[in-house]
Amino acid sequence: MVAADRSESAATAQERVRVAGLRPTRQRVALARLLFSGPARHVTAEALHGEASGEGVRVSLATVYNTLHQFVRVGLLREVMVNPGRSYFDTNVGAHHHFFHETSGELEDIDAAQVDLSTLPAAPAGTRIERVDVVIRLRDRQP
Amino acid sequence: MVAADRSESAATAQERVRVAGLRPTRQRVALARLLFSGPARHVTAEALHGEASGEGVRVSLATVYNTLHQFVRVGLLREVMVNPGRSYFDTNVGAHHHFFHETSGELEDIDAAQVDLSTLPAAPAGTRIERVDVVIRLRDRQP
DNA sequence: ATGGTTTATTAAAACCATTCTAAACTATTG
DNA sequence: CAATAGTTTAGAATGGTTTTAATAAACCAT
Repeated sequence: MVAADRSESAATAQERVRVAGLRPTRQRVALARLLFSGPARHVTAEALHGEASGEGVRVSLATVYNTLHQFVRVGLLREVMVNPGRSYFDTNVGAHHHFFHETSGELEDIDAAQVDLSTLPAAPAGTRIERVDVVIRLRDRQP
Repeated sequence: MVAADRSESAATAQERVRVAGLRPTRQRVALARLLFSGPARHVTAEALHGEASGEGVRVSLATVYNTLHQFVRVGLLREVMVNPGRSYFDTNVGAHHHFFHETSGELEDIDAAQVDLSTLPAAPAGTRIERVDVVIRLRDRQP
């Protein structure tokens, strides 16, 4: 039932926001529902704002940016930088990597198990490794 | 001798630009000299423009951007994206990776041999792998 | 519930790196 | 040396993102 699924995931979204330590405001819950009710995705602020507007959710672009960054801060999202001047937000926060289709600008997940990162240099003195990002940049093959 | 080194590398810079298939204009040669006479470096457009101005080389910022992108196109430079809203240009175009110090915003090279990339997924159908970028993000270790 | 306090949202303006424009200039070619 | 094709430039424009200052919503102790 579509209506039931929607309300269910709205409740889940609210829970998710609260558990993350953020006030479950109308906007945050709505954005969380858009982001997390479905398979993992890569979204830009602009795109998410458009999606929200399209569903009748009234939210300003500034709030979308605030919310996305807050979600990153509390670990609900991950920010991926592959393109100058535009950030992607990834709902998959587990260990994984990315294909980046340079022609289309699309991102595609790569499971962590598919990349062997056992051979890495040690972190420089005084630092710790926060994360290892592997981006495989793709071009369309010329026939 | 400093003066000799300077004029030598100006000649080298001119040669480098011409060999790459670009007209050795005053600006391009000056920027090539700044970029390539010394150890490998990571530079932003703004920083390079400042450096040029500081040495009395008159170049507009637009030309710095144009030149950097042309140098990337002909393989003299590589563009590295780790920070939203700011591009770094890397004079090291060989196979290598990066440490990114998130606190300071600095990049540090990692030799390709220090990262094992033998286990990678195959490129999706219709695409070829253009490049594999590994970025190790670092935070200062809390004592 | 109520009132008071804190935190969030908003529209609008500001920001800042980058790109565009159209005119002036410069390296190359004939 | 003149023609022409490519380059540089200042300044304006762009576009994604952040800030501002005012309004509104959520929280908390009563």
